[in-house]
Amino acid sequence: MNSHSYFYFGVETMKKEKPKYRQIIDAAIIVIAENGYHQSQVSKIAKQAGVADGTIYLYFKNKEDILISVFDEKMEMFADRLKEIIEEPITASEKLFKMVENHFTVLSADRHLATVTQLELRQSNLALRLRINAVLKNYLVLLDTILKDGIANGEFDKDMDIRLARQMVFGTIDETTTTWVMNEYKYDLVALSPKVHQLLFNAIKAE
Amino acid sequence: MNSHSYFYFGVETMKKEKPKYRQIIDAAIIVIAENGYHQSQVSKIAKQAGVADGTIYLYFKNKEDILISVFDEKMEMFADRLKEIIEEPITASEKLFKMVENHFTVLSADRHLATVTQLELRQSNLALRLRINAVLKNYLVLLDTILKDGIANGEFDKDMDIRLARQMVFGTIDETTTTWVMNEYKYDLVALSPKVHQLLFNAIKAE
DNA sequence: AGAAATAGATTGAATAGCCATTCATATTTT
DNA sequence: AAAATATGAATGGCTATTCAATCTATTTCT
Repeated sequence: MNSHSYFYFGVETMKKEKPKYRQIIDAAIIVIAENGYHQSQVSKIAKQAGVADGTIYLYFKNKEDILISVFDEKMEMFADRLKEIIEEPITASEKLFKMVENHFTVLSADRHLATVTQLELRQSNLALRLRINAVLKNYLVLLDTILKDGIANGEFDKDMDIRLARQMVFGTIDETTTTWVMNEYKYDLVALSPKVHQLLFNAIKAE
Repeated sequence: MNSHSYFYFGVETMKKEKPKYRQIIDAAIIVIAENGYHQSQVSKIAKQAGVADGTIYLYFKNKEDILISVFDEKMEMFADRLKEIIEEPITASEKLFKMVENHFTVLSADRHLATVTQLELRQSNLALRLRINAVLKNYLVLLDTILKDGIANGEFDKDMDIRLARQMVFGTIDETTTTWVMNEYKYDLVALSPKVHQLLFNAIKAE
């Protein structure tokens, strides 16, 4: 924070709009995906981004702040798309399908990102993971909305426990994706969407 | 065990039976659960175990070796119990229920262990995670056995994808447990077993 | 316009803190 | 008294972060 900050609000936002902010985040994803979390020194990220080590600290408070920002920036994508899906005039079951498919599609399209979110970012410290959880929460709240809608219109079992159903849906999507990354993307993740949806829908559909 | 035997070769095993070996492992679980992975210096573990820093290195090759041993010692109990369950003359659905219940029961009974396995150990490096995966694999193979048995006797849907069903079951159990740990154990995890089983069984049961 | 001053951005070598591991020495057991 | 165990201060490697110096863009002055 510089000495002129008395006169500004939204300094963070300003920084986020400068090209170097994204440049560093994109570099971090590549470096972490290729070298692993523990071999991703700040100097390596700086080199990949084409800036000096010190420049990193003009845009991020510290190393952890880079990682939180990676998650913030990319998770927004999932939540935004999910919001659109929820608005569509389709059944709750179809919304659930589209949610699974979107999740798989986004990560299939960016394997670096998939590796970072499923494997590397998870070896960060607890504080960072709690922060990541806060970001995830937005996503999960939207999932709850789909589940509640489905109950309201009789598609889903009215007696199901929404919290557990949410954990099942998210746990299944997450485990499926992680397994795909660990198997080095050697099969088509998006193609699994119908079967995954079928399992999840069976679990919660009304009798 | 007797160090004078000319015929004994298992040096590792000998160390594992000395009291200090377990003492150090138990200390590691406590220290990691209470301080977090990154704040668990060897010196802290030594202090908790009541030994000198250097003593650690008489029983473990290095710090990572302590963590691998924690996992080896404590996680094999899941697979062992699951093997017993599979032998029992009960339905596949009941086996699935007992698997969920056993998982929740073991971790509920030792919150330090739950914290370490669900949160802290996941921030380890690649070598350790590969090792953890090898242990987990045994567990998942046994889960596959339950699923195959259930298909064979007509309880489970014969068209289900076993690999996906396995990922759903494990993903759900894991996510449920992690959420419970992150919520600081403030509800009864074991009590959720019937509902979790119901969701999973719905997903895979024969029509 | 061109020069000069000011503010803003970037650099990267130096620093400073951290901590796993070692090993000479001491203690305990056989 | 020899062997086996245990000790813990010292070492050495590592890297996130800092900051004085430099470069660039913008504004003010003549």
